[in-house]
Amino acid sequence: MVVSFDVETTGLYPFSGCDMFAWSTCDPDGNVVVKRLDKGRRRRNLPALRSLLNGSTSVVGHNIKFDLAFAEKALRASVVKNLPIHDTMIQSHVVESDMPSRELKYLAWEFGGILRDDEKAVKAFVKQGGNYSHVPEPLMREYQQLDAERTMLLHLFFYPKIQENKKWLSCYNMEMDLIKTTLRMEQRGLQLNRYKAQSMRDRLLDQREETLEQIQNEVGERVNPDSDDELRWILFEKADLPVLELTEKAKQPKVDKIVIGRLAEMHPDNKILDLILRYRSWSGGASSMQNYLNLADDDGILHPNIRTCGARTGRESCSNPNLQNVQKSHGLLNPYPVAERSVFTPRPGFVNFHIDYAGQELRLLVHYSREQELIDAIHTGDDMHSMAAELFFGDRWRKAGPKERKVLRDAAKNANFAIPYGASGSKIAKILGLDRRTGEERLALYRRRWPRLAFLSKEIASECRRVGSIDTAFGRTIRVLRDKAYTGTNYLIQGTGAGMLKRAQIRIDQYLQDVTGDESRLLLPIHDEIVLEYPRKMLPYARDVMGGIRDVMIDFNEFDVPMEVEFEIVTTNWNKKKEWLLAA
DNA sequence: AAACACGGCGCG
DNA sequence: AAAGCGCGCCGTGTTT
Repeated sequence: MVVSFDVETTGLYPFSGCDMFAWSTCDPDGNVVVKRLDKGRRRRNLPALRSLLNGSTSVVGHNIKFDLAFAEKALRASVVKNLPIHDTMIQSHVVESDMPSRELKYLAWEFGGILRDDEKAVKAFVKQGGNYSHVPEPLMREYQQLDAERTMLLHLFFYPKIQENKKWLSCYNMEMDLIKTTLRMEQRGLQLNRYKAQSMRDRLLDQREETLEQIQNEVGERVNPDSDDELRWILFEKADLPVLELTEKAKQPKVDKIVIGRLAEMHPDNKILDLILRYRSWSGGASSMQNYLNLADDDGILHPNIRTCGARTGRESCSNPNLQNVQKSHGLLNPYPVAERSVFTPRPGFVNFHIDYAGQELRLLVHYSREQELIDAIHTGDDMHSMAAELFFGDRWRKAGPKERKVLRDAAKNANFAIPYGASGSKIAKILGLDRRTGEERLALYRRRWPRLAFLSKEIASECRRVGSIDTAFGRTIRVLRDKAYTGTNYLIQGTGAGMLKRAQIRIDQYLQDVTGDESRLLLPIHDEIVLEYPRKMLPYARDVMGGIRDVMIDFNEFDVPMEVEFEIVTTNWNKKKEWLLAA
């Protein structure tokens, strides 16, 4: 037994004041039921909602994490644990990774031929001020009925295709489990240190203002450094600096930090260049802090929206706020980094563990290359970047001291990532700091030593041209545009890495519920890393618990290379992560 | 006023 | 011939 389930709400954010006021269901025969919770109908209909979600019937939603978040809020209870769920939005991702939109109306039109114009009357009401709960009931009822029908229609269209395909089905089942785990993460949320965020914002605003004044002194008039047009005028007209690169679409002179850095090297006397970089850093940092403060709830908790199929590769994405791109304190190319991570802290009474897959991308590249020497190297723990550095630099590497070795190894590491993705000889030359001819020679050397890895991208690209798609190790099919077949390698690695972390999250969530009774919880996925909170009072048992987590994280039979994880612990803030050894 | 495109920049 | 890829958010500038 299965019904579609569509919740109507007063807004998009269940964790900041919005609530559901109605829902609709539709069974496979097209029977629709619409119920409301407003105007005195809550007492009567809440039990109906509870029994709908009691687990005896599968519910299918379009982005069902949204509906479940509101339903659990209305019921003040967790109901997902034993509820069989389906999600037509996820189904659409599994069946077709490349779609211009995932909107319910669009998909129902594209795959079911249902017209899209029914929302106009409703939107007109919302536009007059207010939200969907103010729309006249008969009109809303019609609208709800159509959305419930659309969802059921898509389910009846997509799900059989998924059931027919073993790979898709296992991928899809994992996604359904992940939705529940992800909902729990969003509900729990992450602690923001609001006091610190505020003072950081204020300091950055001051520094930004100060820098703006310095820029205006240099230029001699009022300018807006946020305007690239004005920047171009200052740099390329007024100061007559050379144009080094053009922008992608508009073919205007680029003014990004790379170009500005290069210009600054050429003209050490020019003060404006450096001031621009400073202005941008302070400005961006202040904006981030303001954004975090705006989004935190009454307790200073951030509840980001985690999209389990945010990227076409199957990676997750995060918004409101995006906690997957919080700036580190040590910028690699930015000379003025802002230590944004210092405003994130464990909840009182907790520490955070950050657990990441060690060298995930490279291990997957080696696995897919089937390059035996490198598979063996990973098994024995030999450092592949050092091996490559020796190959690239020869005697220079062997005679180098520890300091130069780090520089050479870093360069070799970059090349190790660039070559399997199809980088050219000149690109390799640039990465290694060699002239073009020598770069090409060393690339040839690399190709002779590890041909399967070096030609992996060619092999995968030709498959992509033939098939039009690539399948990850977890059964996700990713469409690859034929004229961009070279992207296939990256899609395969990124998509497979995403699958690894998805499986890990599901298993860790289950494990933590079992062994800590929900006292330790997952908080956030970051592509090859997960963040969790762990009660301080349970720290004496942390070795056991983390050992168990490691076990479930690295247990794969999909790969020829072993996987490993690394732990870091946070007791104060995310800027003070410390290595944490399992075997200590 | 709202929606969109673009460039710039942070992360993996 | 040459090319790593994937996201979200900010501010500007244009379009509707």
